[in-house]
Amino acid sequence: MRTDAQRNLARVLSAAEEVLTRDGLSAPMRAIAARAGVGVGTIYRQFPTKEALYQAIVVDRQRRLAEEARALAEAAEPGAAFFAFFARVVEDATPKKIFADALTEAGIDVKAATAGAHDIRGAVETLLVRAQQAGEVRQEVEMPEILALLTAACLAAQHQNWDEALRTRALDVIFHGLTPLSGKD
Amino acid sequence: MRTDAQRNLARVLSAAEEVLTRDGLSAPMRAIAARAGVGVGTIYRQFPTKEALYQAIVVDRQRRLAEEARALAEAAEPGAAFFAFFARVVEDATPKKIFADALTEAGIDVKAATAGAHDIRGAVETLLVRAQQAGEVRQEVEMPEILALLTAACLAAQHQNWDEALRTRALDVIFHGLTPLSGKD
DNA sequence: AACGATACGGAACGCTTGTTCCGGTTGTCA
DNA sequence: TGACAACCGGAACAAGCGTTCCGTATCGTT
Repeated sequence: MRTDAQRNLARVLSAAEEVLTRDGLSAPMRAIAARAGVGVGTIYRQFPTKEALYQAIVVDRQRRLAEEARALAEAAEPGAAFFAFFARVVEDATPKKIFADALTEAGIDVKAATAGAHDIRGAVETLLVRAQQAGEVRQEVEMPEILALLTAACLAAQHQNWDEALRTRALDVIFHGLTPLSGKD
Repeated sequence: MRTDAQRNLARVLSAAEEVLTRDGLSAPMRAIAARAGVGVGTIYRQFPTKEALYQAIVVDRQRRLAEEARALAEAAEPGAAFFAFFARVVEDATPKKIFADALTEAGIDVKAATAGAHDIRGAVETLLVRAQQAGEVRQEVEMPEILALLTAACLAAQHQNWDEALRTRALDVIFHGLTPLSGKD
């Protein structure tokens, strides 16, 4: 691989993350190319289609969040780690139009692309099981509704641009709903 | 107004509700016209723009839901009425791509168009206040997070096509989070 | 029945998009 | 340094969209 090709690949990835994150999936390829300072042809040499480029961005973000989940699992107590990661995902999704779009339009493709150990789903499940074993999340709660609520919060946070105060208030309700009656409040 | 014009207006509204509801805002005008059995020009004689047509659909839906809220307020106890209406809105939004889009892309315009007494926001607020006065919803909960959670549930329910079981499980968590600690469970 | 006003249909326009393609440029290695 | 392969930029293509426009058909009235 020629050195200028490497440099352009890095520029494209950086520009794509910035533009897609801000404007969502509907951002034109031309806008990404312009931000990267390259022609559209240069993007298409590395990524066969727009969706491939966007998947690269989404997969990378999932990988980073999964790493954060592992760090939290070691650094915090079970209940705190679970709730902190839940809030972290929502916070991360709030200003990023692309991830709401990802949950929306290409959910299946993304899941297929992230079938490895790097997905958010696995990270959440690990933290959930630990928190339930510690008695800090209600036993009868299961993964489907956790993912449903997490998706819901991410979508609404992005679409309505939740500020920190609103995010806190909304997540407080959800977390309260996940806490056993005997739990601290 | 000529009789054929009236008939075509009714056909257009019916087709628009069906197509927009199913395919969302991105449904082409040509598809609506075809479903109605008219030409696109006929739609544009009644609605100056695509957004005007779509607003007519959304406003009508809000009016119907607001009516349901009033009926619930009279027929059910405060707490039950509030939770039932919350669930009803989510259920109604689940199969309707357009209403998630409405919350998403044109939220401001829709709010401006429904500034009257027919909006969902007012209906929710009325039911919330009654439920809190009856001690069936936590006092410290306020409208912003209620609307945030309602939006979140509607968006995710539509995007992920929640079935009834998942809707029940997810809303159970939220409702549990809204219920006072001393409340029944 | 006939005529004017009204409404209809759908081709055409202008715009934006993803993607392709090729003449020209740049990096690499003998 | 020179030559070849790899790579680049951006014009061009095809498809889809909202919207406009006008010749034609239909309705209501006399």
